[in-house]
Amino acid sequence: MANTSRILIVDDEADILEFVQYNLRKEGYDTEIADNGKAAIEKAKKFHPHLILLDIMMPVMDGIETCRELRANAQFKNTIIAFLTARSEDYSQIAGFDVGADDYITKPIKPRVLMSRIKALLRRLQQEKDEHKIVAGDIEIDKESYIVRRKGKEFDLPKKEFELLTLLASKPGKVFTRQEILNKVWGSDIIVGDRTIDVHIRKLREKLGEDYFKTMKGVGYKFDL
Amino acid sequence: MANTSRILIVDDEADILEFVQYNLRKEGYDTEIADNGKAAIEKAKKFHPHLILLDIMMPVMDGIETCRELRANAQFKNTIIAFLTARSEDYSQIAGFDVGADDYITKPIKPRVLMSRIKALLRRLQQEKDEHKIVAGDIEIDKESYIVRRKGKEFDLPKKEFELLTLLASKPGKVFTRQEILNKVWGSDIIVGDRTIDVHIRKLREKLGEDYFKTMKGVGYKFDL
DNA sequence: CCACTCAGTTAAGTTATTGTTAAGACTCGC
DNA sequence: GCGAGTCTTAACAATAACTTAACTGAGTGG
Repeated sequence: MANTSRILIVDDEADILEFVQYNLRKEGYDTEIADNGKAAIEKAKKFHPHLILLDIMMPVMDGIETCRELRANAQFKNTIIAFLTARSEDYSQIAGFDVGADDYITKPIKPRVLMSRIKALLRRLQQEKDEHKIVAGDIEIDKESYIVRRKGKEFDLPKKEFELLTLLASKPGKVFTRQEILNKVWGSDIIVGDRTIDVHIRKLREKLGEDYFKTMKGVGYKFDL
Repeated sequence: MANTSRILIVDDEADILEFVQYNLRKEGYDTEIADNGKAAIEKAKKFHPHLILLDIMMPVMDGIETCRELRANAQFKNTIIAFLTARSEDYSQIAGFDVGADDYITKPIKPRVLMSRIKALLRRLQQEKDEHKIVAGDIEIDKESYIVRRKGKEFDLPKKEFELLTLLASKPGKVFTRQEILNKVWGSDIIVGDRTIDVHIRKLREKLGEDYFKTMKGVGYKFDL
């Protein structure tokens, strides 16, 4: 079994790098390290990691900024980025998702938790790769044929609507901020007005039913079952 | 430590329901029961159990079918499902895993075995899922879905209330000064009147119960268990 | 026991955010 | 280049969330 997912660890504290690297290698992952944002981006270009663990608090170029740059590069479109954050700076998570992070792991890092989180993240990557079908409630999404079914009835949605639906339904219950939606559906470089998202949501609601798409005012939208 | 995992027990035999429920409650679990598959799914939708104990042999809708339906719904993607089976029905065990069950427990049920199996199952859930959640007393805050649960009942709070609650509950017992609250929830640059915080506290009290939010006169508020 | 401060309570006022609509721009296949 | 379908926008309406202000009451110290 090839368990050789590549993981890039980025932190400015040498002992954390060592600690995390030690634990990951023990589990058979292929790891590289970087101690600042600039170096991280360079390493990432050569190393093509599946997953990047990114400390938020770093001198020179912090994790948020680094993540933004990575996401601006199409090469890293499918790379998973997870932030490492101190528990107290809880609120950075919000900014984190807005710049395109997939998850965050809080310090102090416990090996067992680290491992199970990483496994879960990589597992999901795998699943999304080879599962072209999402089932959520009584909605069924087929990514290959761009067809959505609900109670036997078929809809074929235009691209944007389909992608928006797919994003929301990929994690039912999770609230996606507007920024996050823009990043993932439109791309972090495209700029569209605020009402654009609403209009697409409205169309989805029209076609699939009001109740699936819940507005979290001031936060974003979520797919609700 | 709050041990209030929610467990739904499904069996058509009243004496088994009673027996299992008695034992689980004794250990401090929050339990609900259902005596058939249909009812189980309905209960599960409201009760949001962490774990479902599902008898295989039931009239109307058997455990296998029930499990299949539950698994088809992404709402229960992370719910643990364990079958209850008579030792002899080997075949069902295999079929059981095919529909996405996590474990099976054979009858006759011995309390001690039941407990240790349940604990092991819940421990696994804990490790994977907990990062986005704050659990304080019987209140459970899910930062990913912006949902607050209390004894299985869901509340969805507006943004400010949610953030205020999240802040206070992140360190139960700690007193947060008004200034501190303003800084973290509103931002240090925003200026709002003094009564604003009280109003939000009041709403939280209204929704979640008076007792959780203790006023420290002249100092601030704290979240009390 | 009065004056004072601080918190609780309301309801009304204000602001911010989202919903809706229709029109125009744009794309793509024909 | 034409038409069907798609996407974005802008203006406006609707609504939910938030803040305020005025009043009340409880507690405290002089």
